[in-house]
Amino acid sequence: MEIRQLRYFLTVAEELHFGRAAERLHIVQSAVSQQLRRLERELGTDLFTRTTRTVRLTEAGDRLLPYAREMLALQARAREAVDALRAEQAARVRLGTSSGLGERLDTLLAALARSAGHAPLELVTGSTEERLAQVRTGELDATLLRGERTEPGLEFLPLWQDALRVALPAHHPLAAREAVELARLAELPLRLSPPARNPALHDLVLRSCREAGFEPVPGPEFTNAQDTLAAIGYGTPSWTVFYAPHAEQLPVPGVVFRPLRDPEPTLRTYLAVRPGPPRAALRALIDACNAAADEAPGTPAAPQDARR
Amino acid sequence: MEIRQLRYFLTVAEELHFGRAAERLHIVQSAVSQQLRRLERELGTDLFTRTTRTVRLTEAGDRLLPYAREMLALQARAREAVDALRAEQAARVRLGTSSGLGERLDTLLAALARSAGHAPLELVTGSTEERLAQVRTGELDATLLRGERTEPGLEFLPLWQDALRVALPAHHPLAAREAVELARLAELPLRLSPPARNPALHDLVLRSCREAGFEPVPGPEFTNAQDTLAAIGYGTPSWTVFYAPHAEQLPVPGVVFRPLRDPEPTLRTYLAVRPGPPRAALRALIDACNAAADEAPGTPAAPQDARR
DNA sequence: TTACACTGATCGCGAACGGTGATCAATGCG
DNA sequence: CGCATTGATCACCGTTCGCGATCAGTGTAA
Repeated sequence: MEIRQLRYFLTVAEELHFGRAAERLHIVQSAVSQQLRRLERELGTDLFTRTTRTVRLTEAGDRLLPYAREMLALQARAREAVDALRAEQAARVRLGTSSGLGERLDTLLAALARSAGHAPLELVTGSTEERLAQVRTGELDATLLRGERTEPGLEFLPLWQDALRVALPAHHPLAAREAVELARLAELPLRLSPPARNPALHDLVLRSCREAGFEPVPGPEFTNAQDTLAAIGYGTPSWTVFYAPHAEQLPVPGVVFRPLRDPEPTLRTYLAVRPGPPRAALRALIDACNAAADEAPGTPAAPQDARR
Repeated sequence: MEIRQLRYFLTVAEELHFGRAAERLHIVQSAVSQQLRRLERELGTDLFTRTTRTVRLTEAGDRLLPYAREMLALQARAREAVDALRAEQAARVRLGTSSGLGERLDTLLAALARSAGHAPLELVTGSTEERLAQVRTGELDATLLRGERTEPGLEFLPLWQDALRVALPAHHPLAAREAVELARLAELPLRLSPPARNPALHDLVLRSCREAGFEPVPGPEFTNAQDTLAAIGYGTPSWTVFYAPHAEQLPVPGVVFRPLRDPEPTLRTYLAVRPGPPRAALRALIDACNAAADEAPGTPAAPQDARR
């Protein structure tokens, strides 16, 4: 018993005429005959009594009729449900976010809210790898991403770049300075997250230190912002770095954030998307990203890929 | 979207494992993959996110799931409904009846009620032709039938034979007699139904009259028992015939029924069935017919076909 | 009663589909 | 870094599906 057969059955039951039913179904009459014969054989009962002049439902056909109707209605509703979901999803943007975006994210959301196609936005967190994989599979429309990256099959739109801030104990002598020259941190242990977690940041910090003429003293691992800040504020003196916009928003119990100098490490933020023309909702998101990059304080990024 | 695909979908959704689902469905894994791919292509959405290690429902799959469940449940119920009907029909006997059976029918019903497999009996009326056609198509299990008949593809079991009674106006001189010699009716108009309605009866009456040495005077057509009896009782004197058991049960306002003599016309009653071994319910009916033929008053018919 | 139009069943054919078994590719575990 | 597991893919074969042509039964009209 397949849905096709039930549809044919229902049509014949309504028309009581094989030829007209076939016409309504856009197939030839013999196909209707065959499918119904097959269905009847499977059920072990005739569904119609047919002469060449009259077609009539049998008792069995009469019993089957309401079920056939309901199944076809159900099938239609199932289709509608799936289609409705697709429509919802088409009008929705799913954006992967990296942590520590600070005010950047607010600016971006505000820009998107202002834009014409202000489709509902869904923010999704996850590791960089997960987010990129989800962009690739289409589960995400795009993801924000810190640092350069070469990923075949994905496109990276540069948005803005953020400086890093050093986080120091408030009571440390260097905390008194407006900005901190990197070389002055040579003796202080550095708390960094493992390279795998954020290679771009890891590389940037090490490179900058070397440029400033020293190899940093590895301190305890950077686990998460709250614990690490607490450890810096009240434990053994040490330092770490935060993205400037993130630092602006962090509570500062015993910790101060200072700009870095000589060199001033900065990391670019990208929007990773699938190649090809973006759909309307994503188009609006990209525009909002560019608008946020333009209007936000701090260093703007390289010329934008307009993707028009 | 076919039911097969929904069944596969449901199984995979339950197992979250293509291999196990295939096993449960008694097909190979690749077939499951293919059908689901086809379904997903038709719906325009993935239903599962699969890696080689994990299978997970997508949002679309989640939406489809309850519909798939319901459709399969509905399909099962449809099957049950049809099967239940077949079971009902298997335990039911549909018997075509000819009119005017009188007490014969009561005897038959009583015999059937006494029999072991007292399946519900359904009596169906209709013209002789209709009833025979229905026996042929299986719509009827059997039909009672008056008079000889040659119908290829049907079997006729002789049951009993009934004499005819002449119906006369109560005030007619012949009504005074115990029995009426046919020849005495030569001058009286005869009301008969048209030959097509009941050829056997028509032939029998004409043949008997000729045997008695006269050609009957055709009167108005026999339409139905009530009207014809009224016409005989209160209109122009005329006569007609009834089957003896029928006559026994008819009200007699102004009409009397008398046996006929020289000759005494009798008509045999048959049970028409499809050839081949009868199913249990029909078997019981045939037995009851034979029992009724044996015990009933009047002339029994020829030796029975036991059909065992 | 005969001729005819209508209608469902049947048949042969080509294309599509469904299931199988073999193989490939990726993924997570040890 | 192997290795077992697992879903996807492919070639193949039997079945199903739809088509067009034709047949056969039926009711109507001449």
